Amino acid sequence: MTNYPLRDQNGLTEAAFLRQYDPDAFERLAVSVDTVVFSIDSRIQTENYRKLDEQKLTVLLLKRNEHPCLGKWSLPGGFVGEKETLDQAALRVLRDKTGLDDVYIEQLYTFGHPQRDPRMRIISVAYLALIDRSQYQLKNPDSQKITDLAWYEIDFPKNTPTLRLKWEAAGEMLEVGNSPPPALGSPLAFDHGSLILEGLLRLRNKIDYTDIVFNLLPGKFTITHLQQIYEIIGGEKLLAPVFRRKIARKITPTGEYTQERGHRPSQLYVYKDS
Amino acid sequence: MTNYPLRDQNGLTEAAFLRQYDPDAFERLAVSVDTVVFSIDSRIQTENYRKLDEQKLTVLLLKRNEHPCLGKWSLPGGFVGEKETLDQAALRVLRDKTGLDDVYIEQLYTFGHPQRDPRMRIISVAYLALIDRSQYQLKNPDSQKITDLAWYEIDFPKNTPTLRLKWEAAGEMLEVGNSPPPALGSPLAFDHGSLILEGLLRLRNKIDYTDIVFNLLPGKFTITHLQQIYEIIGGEKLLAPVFRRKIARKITPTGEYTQERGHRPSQLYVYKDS
DNA sequence: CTAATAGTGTCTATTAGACAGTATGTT
DNA sequence: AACATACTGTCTAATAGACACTATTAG
Repeated sequence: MTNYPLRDQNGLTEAAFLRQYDPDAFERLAVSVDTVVFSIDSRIQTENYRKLDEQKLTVLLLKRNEHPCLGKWSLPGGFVGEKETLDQAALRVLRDKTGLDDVYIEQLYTFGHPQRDPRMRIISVAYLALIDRSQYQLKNPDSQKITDLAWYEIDFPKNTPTLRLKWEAAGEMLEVGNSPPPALGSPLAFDHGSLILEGLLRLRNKIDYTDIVFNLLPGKFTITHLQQIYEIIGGEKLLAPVFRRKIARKITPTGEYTQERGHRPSQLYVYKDS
Repeated sequence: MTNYPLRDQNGLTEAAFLRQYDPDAFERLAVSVDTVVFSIDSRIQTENYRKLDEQKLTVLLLKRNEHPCLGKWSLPGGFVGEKETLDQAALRVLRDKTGLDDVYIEQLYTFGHPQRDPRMRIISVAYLALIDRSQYQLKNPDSQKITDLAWYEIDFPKNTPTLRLKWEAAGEMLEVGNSPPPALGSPLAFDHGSLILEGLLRLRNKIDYTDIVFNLLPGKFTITHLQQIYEIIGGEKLLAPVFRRKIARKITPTGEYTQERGHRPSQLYVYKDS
């Protein structure tokens, strides 16, 4: 007697077992993807033509126009489709809700507190996305009002438990603490404050041993620009000579220079993938 | 007119919206947790009484006694319950399937390829667990046969894409490559080979900037023992003086020493949480 | 010339790598 | 005594931190 195909305690082969399997035997629940999109805002210094632009780390938020959490700011997110992987779902949702396409994403963490959504049990697979804002055009196909989509600037120095999100144009300000799950009652929808915090910590951690920062930058950039981005992500100032030594291995000079800045021109570099 | 409570386009308040919300509007799917449990096997050197025990990194596998993947080795896993968080689910499943209680776990990665399970769409939140084997007793409440549960020893040197799993007592050997998702057709059930690989990479990465290794160790240990564990996890040999310098800040000497080893006694240390 | 940034040089402090050498238990 | 491991000392190489100094531009 051969033991192939294998039969279980009920004498069923795998094919027979699958035919009688009832997917409704378990609790009803949904899986969504929510993406924390970071980008850099280079704001021009108007008071002094000599000074460099100030860099700000920003996160993309969407004002919810439906229940639950109607009117609150949330991360772009949606349900995982039947025939797509989680990565595909994250990219599709991002494209549909914000118009962003072909962006760098990585899986962040999965949030599954039973009370994190009032509708039903919704488990959210959070993603981190990094984009260079100058290369993308935001749109908002799901809604008419452009004010539904905003880049909130992030203030998150090292050794602080809370982070501040500011939307200057509208004078809005959200404060996110380190509240335990399900982390409701925050000014953000659902537990999205926790997702942003998790994204920031991931970015701060990975900036030192990976090259993901370059997803935030245009193709050509100056070393000082790069250093400023390291500083706002790390939440602390760095010494220029030390930074230049460390970063040298990751970049290649182009021979091109910045112009019309009221000070010595700065060479432009490109990312060296090696 | 006050705008509180908020009403959506249909004029519904959040409470009214939730009353009419239909959770069955979306695809049927399930969420499971699967845990990669690592421990260290200290095997006594019988040929030479002087030599130190050889350390092996091992992963806990369960032989599946039901469809699908009947007869294949799998990670301990199960479905997420209605009223529990993901962490709670991982701990409960581990207790039920293996008898391990009160262990260190952390979330690893979420696997969600549509074809990763033949029954239906099952999204698996993978966990990593680290235990000191000497403190726990394995049992197998779900099954009579003790051979359903085995510690497979791991061979995974640095710069290798594949890993080898060996169960010496039974002469069994599994090879896990770096196959793309859904990573079926492996000698392990479902895509569990990928989960183990992911767990190894996480452990190898985090050993350098966190203190999670100490979860694999008994309360008191020698520096050489600790070094051996760093070596098998990192997949490369280390220099003793360098290792001792670096590890010194994390441990405290006890004044106790090993005995009866045929060579100079070794001091026992404890983990210093600082 | 001045303000502001770009970029280099260099001294010192710290850490990593390599290896020799000493210490100490059991058989 | 011999073996095997425990543990320390030290030289050198590499890296990090700190800061001074020079270079260059627009106005």
